[in-house]
Amino acid sequence: MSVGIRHDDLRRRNRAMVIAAVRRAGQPSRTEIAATTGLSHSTISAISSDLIGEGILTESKPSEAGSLKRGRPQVGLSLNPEAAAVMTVVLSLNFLSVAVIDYAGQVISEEQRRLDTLTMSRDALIGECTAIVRRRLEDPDLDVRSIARIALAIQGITDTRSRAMLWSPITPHTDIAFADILEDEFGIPATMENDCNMMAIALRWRDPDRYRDDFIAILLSHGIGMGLVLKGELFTGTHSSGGEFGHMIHQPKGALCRCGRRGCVEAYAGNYAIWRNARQLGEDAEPVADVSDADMRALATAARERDGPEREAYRKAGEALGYGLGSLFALIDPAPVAMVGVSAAAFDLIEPALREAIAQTAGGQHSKSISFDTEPNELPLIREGCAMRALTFVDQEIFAPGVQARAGLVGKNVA
Amino acid sequence: MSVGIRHDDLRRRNRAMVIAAVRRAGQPSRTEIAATTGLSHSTISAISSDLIGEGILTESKPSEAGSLKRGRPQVGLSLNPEAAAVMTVVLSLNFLSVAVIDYAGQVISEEQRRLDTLTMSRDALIGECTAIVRRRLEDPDLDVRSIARIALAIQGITDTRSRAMLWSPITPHTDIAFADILEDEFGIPATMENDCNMMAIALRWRDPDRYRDDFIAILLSHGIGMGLVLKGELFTGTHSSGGEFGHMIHQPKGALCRCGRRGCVEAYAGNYAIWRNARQLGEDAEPVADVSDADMRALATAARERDGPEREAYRKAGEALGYGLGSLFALIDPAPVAMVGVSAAAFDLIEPALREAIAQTAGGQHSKSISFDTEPNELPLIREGCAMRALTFVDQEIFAPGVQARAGLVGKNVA
DNA sequence: AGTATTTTTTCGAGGCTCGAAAAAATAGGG
DNA sequence: CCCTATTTTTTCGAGCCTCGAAAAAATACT
Repeated sequence: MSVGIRHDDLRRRNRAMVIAAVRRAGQPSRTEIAATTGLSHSTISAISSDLIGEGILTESKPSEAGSLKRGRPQVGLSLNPEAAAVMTVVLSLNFLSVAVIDYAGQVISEEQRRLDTLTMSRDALIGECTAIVRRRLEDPDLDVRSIARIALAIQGITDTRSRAMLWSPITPHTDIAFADILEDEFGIPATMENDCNMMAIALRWRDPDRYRDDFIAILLSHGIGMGLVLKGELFTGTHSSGGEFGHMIHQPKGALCRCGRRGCVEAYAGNYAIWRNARQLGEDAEPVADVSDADMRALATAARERDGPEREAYRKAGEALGYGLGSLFALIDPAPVAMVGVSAAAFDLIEPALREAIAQTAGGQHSKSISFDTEPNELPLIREGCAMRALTFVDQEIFAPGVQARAGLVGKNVA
Repeated sequence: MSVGIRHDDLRRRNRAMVIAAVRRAGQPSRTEIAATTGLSHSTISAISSDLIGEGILTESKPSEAGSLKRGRPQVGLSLNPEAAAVMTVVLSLNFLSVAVIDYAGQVISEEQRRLDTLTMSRDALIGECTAIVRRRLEDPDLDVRSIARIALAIQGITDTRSRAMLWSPITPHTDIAFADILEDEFGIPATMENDCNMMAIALRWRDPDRYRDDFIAILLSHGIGMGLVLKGELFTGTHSSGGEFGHMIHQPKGALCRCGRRGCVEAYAGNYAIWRNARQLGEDAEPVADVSDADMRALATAARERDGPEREAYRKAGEALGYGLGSLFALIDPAPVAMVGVSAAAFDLIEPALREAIAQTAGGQHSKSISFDTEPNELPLIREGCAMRALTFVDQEIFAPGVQARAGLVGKNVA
């Protein structure tokens, strides 16, 4: 249950804190770090001296701009790009992409590949993933030994321990323990992450002012996904990656959802649902497997041009999202929302109905003040999030290694 | 943002840990504490010696039962009842109750009082609360100086910082900063808690095996409330006490809710909703102010006797609760549920429809394994929860006082 | 009464952070 | 060009804290 703090944990945690401060701030001086962490100058000096000695941090030239001050100039500390490297693997519908990223966060090498994820066999899918990773590892420019961690993201449900994909819309196969597979194959620690959670992490790094302690990232794509950060931590379910916003019930016994159930938010707001409604196929029509981005854009254009079934389809999507958000907000209170994915580009068509619906709910009490941001392209976000996820793992578990993980401290997500 | 750990925090945290271990275990020996906290025997010995010296813990006679072991017998440590005392104030519909509790958790003194909360003026309501507290404080048997904290619970929405009631069904008045009012009046630190959160805390103390890290307490009363513990911590909204399960939307544009909106879960499952449906008044009928427990029991009896509108009313309640839980479970994964309140006594009437509905949802994937427990009487639970809340505050903030609360450490709820 | 066993305390060692003072590095002024 | 004021960084001793090992305490068994 609860566990005491041992003396040796102290240094470990404070080391992690210093590394985190440098990762966040970019090039902070020792003095700045002392200020943000609340530790004394002596401590910061000692820790950063260690970290520099170990090749984790480097001293960079004093920041040029502010050299009009008197006194000894500050020396910036920055992450040593060569301290380590991580790999990200993003598996989405018909698309596989991998990148190698240095310790400072720069992409060193990448590869992308189309494949037919829906029809591939289980082994073929796993094979493609290991093969693409192997090709990157065998890249002659790359020092393989420096790859400290692999983070793999997939659309769908993963388990809380970040080991396996439990279910995904991009493949009929279930329960693939990707993290274990990659670990066994390459001997590199790996984790399996949910795509929307990675989006949330990326948003936080991109715009920490807007996306700080509490916010929501919603993926408006073929399906509807969500990444949720609450009180500064990534929120996951207790068993699975959780946050299945798309499968909250909007309308009991309502429209047929891709998941086989009825009335889910997704069954009104997913691309296939918008498509189905725009084509007036009826709510019982079997969801189509995929709608191309081009088709969705055409739908949006049509909806903007005339008041017809297309516009009504987006209105319904907005209504479902609005009631869903309203129920969510009843539980967690309103927070900034980022709408990500193709249909985020059509948010102008969705927003009016969404706001009207949310105003009908308990969570929408201050519906005017709830702010939405849109980002049509989810892939770069997912990749960035994966990279930061893997890098912070290295920060914490390799460069600030502690006593062997002890009960009560394990499984805390840091967004 | 993130903050370093200072050397002096160490002792403070480990002290708190030892106190917590004693409060949980009852009469643990030093050896047991060392085992559960992971700290060394020397450390536990030193800390407990301090705590005994300060009068916080006492040594109790070795536990009798297990005296068949060889070796030096264990000396049990227990909380010194006289170390401090706390007061709980529970304000519910037409009822005010207060109790004084010693440091070991025993009730020393209590008082209860009926009043007409719905019609009272704001000042009268506040006045009743301060008066009843004052009467307890002036109790000649009581050493006033030892009251270290007051925890006040109310049905309704409170703010995250536990200072004020924002809205409550028991009174038309809003935004009453009860915690500040009591603090100013008596100079004793006070907090304002949500009733369902206190229920959750109490359940955890009562049955830590069933209610450990993740569980849900649902109040089935005139309104529907929820207390939620996730990953071992009380879950609250980001601004308010949150967890307004009763106001998740079950049916867009559906039945009229007491909150003025439409289609909330409560508008189908609250006592007034069951009453309204049983009387076949229609979904637009204005919610009645109160239904007596006796009337609700009569309703349940009628529903058990014949298949009529009463039974249908309970079925509708079950359906709304089921879909609501399904949506909730989509977000957080299934967890054990405790149904508390008058209508929990009619859970046999509610359960079939509830299970059927939940099986239609994403969160109900393993609906058979979701287990429900019932507890018809909410008041004792709320009182117990309040007491434990106040006592753990004393444990942590008075008997293990730290550096002045620093950013990042504040606002963590410990259930 | 003596031995084995278990719990608790004692004691010295090693680490960590802190505050104060010293050292280092620069800008400004005469 | 040198000296002083200023700011950052390092150094050093002090004070705590936890730990492991050994000692002390308290009981059951033989």
